[in-house]
Amino acid sequence: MARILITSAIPYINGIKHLGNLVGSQLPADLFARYFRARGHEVMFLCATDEHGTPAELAAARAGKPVAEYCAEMWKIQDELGKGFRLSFDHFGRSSSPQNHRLTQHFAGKLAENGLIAEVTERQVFSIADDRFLPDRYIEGTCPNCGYERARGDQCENCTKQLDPTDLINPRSAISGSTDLEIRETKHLYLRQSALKDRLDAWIDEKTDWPVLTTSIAKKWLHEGQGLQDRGITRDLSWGVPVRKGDAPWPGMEGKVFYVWFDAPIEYIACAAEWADAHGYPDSAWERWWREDKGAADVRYVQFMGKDNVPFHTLSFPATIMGSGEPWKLVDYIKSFNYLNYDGGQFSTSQGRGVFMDQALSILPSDYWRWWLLSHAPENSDSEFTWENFQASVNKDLADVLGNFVSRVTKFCRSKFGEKVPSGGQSGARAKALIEELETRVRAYEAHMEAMEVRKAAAELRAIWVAGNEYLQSAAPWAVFKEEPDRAAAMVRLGLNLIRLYAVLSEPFIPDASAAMLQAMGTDDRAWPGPIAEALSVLRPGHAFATPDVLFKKIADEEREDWQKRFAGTRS
RNA sequence: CGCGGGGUGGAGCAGUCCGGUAGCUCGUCAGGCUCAUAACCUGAAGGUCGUAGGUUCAAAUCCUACCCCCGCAACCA
Repeated sequence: MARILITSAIPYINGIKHLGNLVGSQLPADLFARYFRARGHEVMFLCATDEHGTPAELAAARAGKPVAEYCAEMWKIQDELGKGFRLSFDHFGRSSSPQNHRLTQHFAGKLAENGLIAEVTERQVFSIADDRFLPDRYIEGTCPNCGYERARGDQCENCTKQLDPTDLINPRSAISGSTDLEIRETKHLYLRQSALKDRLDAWIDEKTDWPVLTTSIAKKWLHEGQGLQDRGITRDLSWGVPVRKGDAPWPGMEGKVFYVWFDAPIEYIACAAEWADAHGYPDSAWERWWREDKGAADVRYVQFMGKDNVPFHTLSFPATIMGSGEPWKLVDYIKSFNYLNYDGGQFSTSQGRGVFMDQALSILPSDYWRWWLLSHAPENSDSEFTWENFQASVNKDLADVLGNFVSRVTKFCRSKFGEKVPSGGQSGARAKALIEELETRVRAYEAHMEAMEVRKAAAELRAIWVAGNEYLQSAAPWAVFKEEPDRAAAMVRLGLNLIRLYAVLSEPFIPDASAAMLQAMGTDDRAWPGPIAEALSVLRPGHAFATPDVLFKKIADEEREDWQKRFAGTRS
């Protein structure tokens, strides 16, 4: 039995996440958390909301609420949606937690002790009307290059030219529209990532088993231009972790907070502390997951994220940990994902384009989404959600192949033998062939899961379902029954046991359907299969079962067309 | 020459590292079965693997050049 620590990239607090966000981190992380638990490993699966930063402050202001209150409400919504999608976090934390405040300040203190923090005075744009410094992208003006009037301080969307805020003609605040801007001096802390470049480089070089997407992005940042740059880790904001040097104040940094990208990854650790506190466990309970000197040496740590998050997880966060000089657990494997597009364009939170988590659950149960998203996960390249594809895949895979299998077995048994596992007969050559096939396929499925190949695992699982239909078709118990009811009984007994086996194997992908199948079979035995022949004799003759309702209802054309229209525009 | 990913039958993908008769799912067509959610099973048609060169007995796979699509480009998270 191994110990596996799994973290999903933590979603930003602002608003409800769309399916693209879900498939890029939380959902695949959940798939493997469930799988490794089912295999008997000890799993710690953590996620949280990322709450600090300018967007949260602005959204709270728009909602007319104090930012802390706004975040607490949004956290509750995200927590419930996570439960709706059956995301099996051991703890869903908050980066604004006191635990994270303490740890973030602790890391900053250690980094300072080790000479890895630089204090830099810089000049930034301050908006007097908004009473805040403006990040580059919150400054708008006319592009000096193409004349586009809504160019942002970091880049012109129209001509893609990269800009400096001072390049803009008629600059104004994107928040209030005010042109009452001035340049002010402000002091900030920089993490001296450049000093850790060689260690990071050597560390990344060890990771030969990581996906190309992950290492190529990391290496690009390490080697491009002048190499890894130092990074500002503080901001002039009020909502965040106050800048302190461990327990001590940080002279000259009063009133400033740490930048979200410094404190957000530390929340992975703090989240474990929140988990321990919530359960009344001592610190040792979470430290054994995170401190190599306190029992975490044998932990395998896996992170899941979209490709946009890779630099922070391959470089910034490891730099924080290495730079602390303390034996915190470094990530062992990073699984990163490309983007899921929506009907010919990108999902967009800011434009409300696509299907959002709450909307998805309002029209279909979570298993439908889980299955489609995971079996189409954007592992090697960006992939695309279309309603036609979604309808076709879900109807075929879930309703026709799996759901109908459960239906035909249970209904046939009920009509010929009643609702208990029939006795008598012996399994024949076809059953033997099926068991051999499943032996191979189940081991292949396990191999894909161990390798974290999501789509290949899904394809193998589907093939396992199909094998059941093939068996029934060739064995044809409905024909055999007329002359040799005992032989038919053996076939049906195998079929019922297949349902239980499918429930166990499918649980990581479609937990609700899995539970429904087990309940229908009247069993709690969800032991992962060893030898297939044994796994297919768990339900003994005489064992009672229930014929379940339709496991997966099909999506009708009218429904699809209706949703297609409803989600064509932007979210109000 | 900014960096990275991708371009394989109508659609979505695997195969490319370690060259050797082009594979999977859906769709289409035909057949079978009738236990089942008009479901299931079998078979067939359909691709000169982005383009042009090169290496080789042999290239989707290696090399060179080019074209197209997507993402990223570090104080937005």
